[in-house]
Formats: sequence, C-alpha cells, structure tokens
Amino acid sequence: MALEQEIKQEKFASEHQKAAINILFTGSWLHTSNAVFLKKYEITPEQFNVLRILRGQHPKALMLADITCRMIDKSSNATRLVEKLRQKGMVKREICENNRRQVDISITDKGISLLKKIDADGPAWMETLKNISKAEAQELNRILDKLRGS
Amino acid sequence: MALEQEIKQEKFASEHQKAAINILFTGSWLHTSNAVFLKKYEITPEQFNVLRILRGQHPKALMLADITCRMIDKSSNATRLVEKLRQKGMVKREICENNRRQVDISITDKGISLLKKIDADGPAWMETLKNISKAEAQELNRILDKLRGS
DNA sequence: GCTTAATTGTTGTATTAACAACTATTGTTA
DNA sequence: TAACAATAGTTGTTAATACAACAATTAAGC
Repeated sequence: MALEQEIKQEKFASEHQKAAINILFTGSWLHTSNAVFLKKYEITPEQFNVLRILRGQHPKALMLADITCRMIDKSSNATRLVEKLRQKGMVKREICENNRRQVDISITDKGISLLKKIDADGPAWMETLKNISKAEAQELNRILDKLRGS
Repeated sequence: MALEQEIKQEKFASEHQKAAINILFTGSWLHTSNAVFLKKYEITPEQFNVLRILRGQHPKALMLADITCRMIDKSSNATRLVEKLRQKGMVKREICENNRRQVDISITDKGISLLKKIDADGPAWMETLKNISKAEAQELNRILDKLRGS
C-alpha cells in the first residue's frame, strides 16, 4: 500500500521528506516482521544478527568491537547481547591471552545449528520481499547507499 | 558508503536480502540522526511525529487510536507518548462527552510554536537527504511502497 | 432489559535502548 | 620507569519498547 494510506497522510512537504518517512516506516515494518518470525526460535533480530556475524567468521573468533562495527543497529550494547547468547549456549567467550583487555567471541555448534534451522525457513521468510524484482532491489540498494552519502 | 563497507560484509545471499538489511541499516541510521537533531528541543523522534500528526488536524482533535494508526512506529505506546507531551504542555487531553471511552487529543499553542522552531531548522536537517535527486527519491518511494506489497 | 460482544484506552512487567561513567590493561614518551 | 594517554569492555541508570492483561464504556442480539 502507498505510504499515504499506511499512515493516512495525504501529502508531504517534499519527495525527499516522504522518502525519509518511508524508510523509517518500512524499516520499522521489516524489523517487526523479523521479530515475529524469529520469536519461535526465541531470539531477537539483534541476537540473530550477531549470530550471523559470528558465523561469517567461523571458526575464527571476533572481539566485541568487531561485532559492534558489523552490527546493523550500532546502538544496542554488544556486551549484553553476547551475554544473552552465551546464556543460551549459542556463543563462547574467552579472554584473549595476548591482549587481556580483549574478549574473543565465537559461535558454538549449537549456535550454528540454530542458524541452520532458521535458514531452512528462509524461503518462507523471504516471500515478504518478493514483491519487488531483482532489478528493483538493486536500484533500491544503489539509492540507499547514495543517500547515506560519503 | 556502500553497505558492504558500512557493516564489513563482502557479500550477501541475494540482492533481496541485501535490500532488507540496507533498509534496516538506513532506517536505524536515519532514526539516530533524527534523535540527535531533536535532542536540543528535548523531544524524541516519536514525540515529534505525534506532534506533527496533531498539527496536521489542528484545530481538530484526534482520538488515541487515530494517532496510533498514523504513527511511523506502531509499536510505541500512544497513551504514554501523549502523556509525556502533556506534561510538557505540548498537547491537551479531553475525555469525549459523546463517547466517554474515547480521549480527544489536540496540539496546544506551545506545541505549534515548538514545531515552528524546528521547521526553521528544517533546511539544515534536510541536507542529509540531499545526496539523492528528486527523481531518485520518487523511485525510492515507489520501490518501498511496492515492497510492502498489498 | 439483560447478557454478551466490541470498542477504546490504561496499566503492569520484563526486556531493550541510549548514553555516560567507570575499570582494567596496554602503549607512549619524557 | 613513572606518568599519562589510548584501547577494550563493563556497568549503572533512565527511559522506551514489546506485549499481554485489565478496566470502562458502548453497541447488539435475544
């Protein structure tokens, strides 16, 4: 549905302002839909994101700062996110012996197999996005990257 | 900067998945930048959004449900947002006499003049978005609307 | 009219976000 | 090498989110 109907606003100050609101609205919409999807696996979108980041480096470990800078939402606290995942046995935490300030985090087998289960549901999940073509997805990516600028 | 550099991820499963992450990332980025901008006026992006919704109907009042369905982020609690704004004197709350379940909310003069001050800073704010052309903003709006589907 | 259902908001609670202050460790330099 | 700065994480605190349960009022059906 067009943004105008979604938030019942007939007109916007400019196409640029409408775009800003559209990004915020669509982002919130996507986030909510992800949270609903992930609920049955008992993890939040932020925790899922951290797991995927760790799988990307597996079996290497990452330190906390590396996780933070890869996160979609930089504002959530990586220490606490990782601690939640550790309590569930999805990640391992080890103080680095070469540099004892730093903590090495890696994904466990349990974490990997959870991601595998979620991946198996992936196609159903991705259906949401299939309203646009691949070319449109590319164009969307190009414009969003340009928007955020240098 | 390209999404790949922003979150240090070289490749994505598909252009669609990259688009999803790009929307979430850009949405979070925009939200944070809005929060920083609005901080000097001592309101949050969500409160600002409610004020704009109310100004759009001024001097008519809206009931809470009308505010909720116009909000960018449906998950925040309109009762509590409005109460915050009332404490600051930005909105007025009145129980509707025709239907005593419903609460009529309207923006006050103080609320209007706050929005006016913020509007005056608008151009500086909008600079963020000026990396893309009007045509690109239109195309972005079209694709996002299509993405959210029927 | 009485019972049940639908509407409209409110409140409770646990989790998370936002942001700053803090500790611990390592690096630098005078 | 002692003092200071920089790095890496942690913790504290307030407010906001997410979601469900709750009360109050009005509408509908019999």
